[in-house]
Amino acid sequence: MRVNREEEIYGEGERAEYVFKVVSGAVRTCTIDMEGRRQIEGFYLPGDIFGFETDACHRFSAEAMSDAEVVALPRATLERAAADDKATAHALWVLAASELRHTREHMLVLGKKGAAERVVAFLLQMAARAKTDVLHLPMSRTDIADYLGLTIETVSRSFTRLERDRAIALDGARQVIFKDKGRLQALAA
Amino acid sequence: MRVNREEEIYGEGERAEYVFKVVSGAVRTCTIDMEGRRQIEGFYLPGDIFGFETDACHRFSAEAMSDAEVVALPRATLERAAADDKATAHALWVLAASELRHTREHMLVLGKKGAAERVVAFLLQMAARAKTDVLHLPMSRTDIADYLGLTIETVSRSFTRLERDRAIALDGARQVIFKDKGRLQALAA
DNA sequence: CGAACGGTTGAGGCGCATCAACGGACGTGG
DNA sequence: CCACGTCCGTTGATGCGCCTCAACCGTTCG
Repeated sequence: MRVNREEEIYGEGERAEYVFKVVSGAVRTCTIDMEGRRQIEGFYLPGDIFGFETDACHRFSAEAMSDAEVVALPRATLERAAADDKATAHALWVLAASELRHTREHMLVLGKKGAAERVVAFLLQMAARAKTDVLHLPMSRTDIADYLGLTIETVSRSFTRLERDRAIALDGARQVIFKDKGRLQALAA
Repeated sequence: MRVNREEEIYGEGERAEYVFKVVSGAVRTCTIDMEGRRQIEGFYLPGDIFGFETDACHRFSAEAMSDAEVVALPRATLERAAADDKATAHALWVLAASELRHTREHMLVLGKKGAAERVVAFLLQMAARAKTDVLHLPMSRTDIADYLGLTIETVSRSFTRLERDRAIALDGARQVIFKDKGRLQALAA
């Protein structure tokens, strides 16, 4: 299944009939509250699974941040397989566990008071996935801001300050080179 | 098992060998980050289950907010039961689902910008448990502040303002009477 | 009675949101 | 090819909201 940039994969409130896996590209899940503010729940890269819900309906919508390929697995099939096969059931369990872990970590990040702390936490989170010191960000500043509960201006200023302090280097807006992870860890607080 | 007020039930990082259920009293789970700031993950009232982890170790510590009785169930027993019995496995699944749901809602609350919005969200959360319009808060202002990522002063001021606006009434610091839930819903934004 | 604790209220400062302007990258059409 | 628009990101100026520090009050306990 192919989706274009900014295209919606599923909407908030729709019945959760499929679980998705990212093959290429990048996906975000988010929700809009009544004042129109957007909270991004997570970013999904190739290999990641999203749309996995414990309820009948999706609580977040999913959109492609770039042109992307995803595979859709019918939820009913999964549940049937889990009922028969212990290994599949265990895999589902592990998946739910990692969702919970991620959400809890995200909660802790949002509990942080300083903007710098949040941005650094985000960067370290992303760095943990890519093993290298050069990191390509598939998401816009707006996405990062809505993920961290900040504004694009504050995110941007945090990046420039980190660069000035020689903790990172920027090659364009979306290429981050880690220069001093130790300092970042310290700033994460 | 009986625990006294402010007594620790288990600590962050300890091996998660038991799952607990509140019989009487109230319990909080929380974590301390490196700057010494405390983030409360959740409040647990009679009937609630806590200490249920997907990992081997507890990621939060648990403390009694009042004198309390809890029952401890060995995790190994639960897992054995779940392997044999479909119904138990399903119950565990539902439990994990509700943890995830709660954490996600908490995340959304922490994503809110205004202090009033957060406090109202907290109050409505608590009100949803007690069916009545009179609510006894088992936790201190400090606990509420650390749950919402605010300071005790800001929480206190928010309460006072809500009372002045006739949305709630206060009978002492820990007794809240809901006067105008409609207005609260509106403020939740 | 004094000390300790929890909660409320007040005064002031800092940090982030807001509003605004600018610059570069990209695409389109003349 | 260049003029034009749009989008994204950065930077600057300003204001408001929450944190901080501080004083005060009521309750509980030694």
